[in-house]
Amino acid sequence: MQTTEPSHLTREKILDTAQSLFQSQGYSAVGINRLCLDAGVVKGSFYHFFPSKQALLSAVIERNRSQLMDELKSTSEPENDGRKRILAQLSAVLASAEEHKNASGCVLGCRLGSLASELAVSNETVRTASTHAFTEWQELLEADIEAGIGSGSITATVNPKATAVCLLAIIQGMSTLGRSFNDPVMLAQIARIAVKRLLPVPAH
Amino acid sequence: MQTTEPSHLTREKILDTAQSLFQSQGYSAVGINRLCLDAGVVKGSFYHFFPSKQALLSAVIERNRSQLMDELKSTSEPENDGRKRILAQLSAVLASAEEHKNASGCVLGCRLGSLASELAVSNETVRTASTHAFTEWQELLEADIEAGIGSGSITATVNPKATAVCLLAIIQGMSTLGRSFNDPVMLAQIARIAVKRLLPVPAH
DNA sequence: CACTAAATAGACAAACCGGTCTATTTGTTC
DNA sequence: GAACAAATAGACCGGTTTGTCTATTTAGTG
Repeated sequence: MQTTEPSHLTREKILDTAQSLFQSQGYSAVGINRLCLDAGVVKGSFYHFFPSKQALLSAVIERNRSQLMDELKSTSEPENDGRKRILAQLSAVLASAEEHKNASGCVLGCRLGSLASELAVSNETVRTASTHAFTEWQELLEADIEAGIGSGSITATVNPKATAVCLLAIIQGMSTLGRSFNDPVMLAQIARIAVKRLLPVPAH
Repeated sequence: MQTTEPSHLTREKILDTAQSLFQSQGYSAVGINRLCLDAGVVKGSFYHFFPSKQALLSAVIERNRSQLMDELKSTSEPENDGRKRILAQLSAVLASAEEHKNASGCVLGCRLGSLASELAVSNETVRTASTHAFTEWQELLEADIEAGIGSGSITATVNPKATAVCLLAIIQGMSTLGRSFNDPVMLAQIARIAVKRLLPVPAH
């Protein structure tokens, strides 16, 4: 009980590697052999921890979801206003894009969106998990919009739910365009317009 | 000269099938054998018309681009106002989502976006081609916004270029969320907010 | 130390991958 | 019909795919 089991370090390495490879190359393009090689793990170990590649995928998606929610909440938590919390979330998205660009030369886009776009149509399990994660995200945005309206930083004429969904769509669009154009500056431009138009400050 | 060469019908069948399979299952998940089987074509014929799977991919992307641009232009051409042209384009996007949902049970999303999201990071050829297509689309939107401003149907305070990119991001986000949520109604909601906020009518 | 379960190791298998190759059929032109 | 190119046909190839299997090592517990 006093230490984290060292055996599970292998499992974590597999998950880390899979998370990274799936996001940059996609699920179908990554083989188990390649994955094990990159993770420094042997095939016997992989199939000891995961019954199948599909099971690994589900674990990766759940990990993506929980990590992303933690990050979004932790970056927006310090802000006391709903509007500022959303700005902080968008800044985190942009910072992540720039970080990947600097580290690997490529904007990688959204962890959830990339896999969802590739697999949701042909894999109902992935589709359901992705939808669940997106819904959680949307509810976070919606709560922040409502709080922003309450505190007077967002015009009361905006519909919180519809606006949250629209914001989520913009973020996912930024992911797709980011992967293609590979240009963080373009993403910042999109985010700027989105905030300006979707979250107008009240006239006074 | 008097008839279209019947030989090229095979090539067209291959392209049609590939276009459909790539959009629903992704590029990596579709094998040549499966493709030939679905197209009713034998492997010798496939490699007679296409030197490789990658070459087929390039042809499919170019086809996606040109078909999409034709559709967007033809649906917006009858409208004489820039704002109405964009509304017509969004209606076409929504109609396409509903049509796929009714026909196959699945919202398939954007032809360009799905492949771009899957492959742009790991395939520079695809990335360049996708970027080219997206840029063309963005310029179309930008021209319509400028026309709308000129004719007074869109407030002059909007930045045509930035707004066009933002609109494109929303459409791509609709694609990703559409594939995941599989709900055309949600997409319509997003489009409604996007138009309302990004393309405001001038106060008078 | 003895016993047991977890983890590691990697050879192996059947199916499938993209792609090649040789034949044969089809269509066109003289 | 002869000659030639385009298209079709599918057997075949080496490599890779996901997943299995047995054996061995490691770690924990009495």
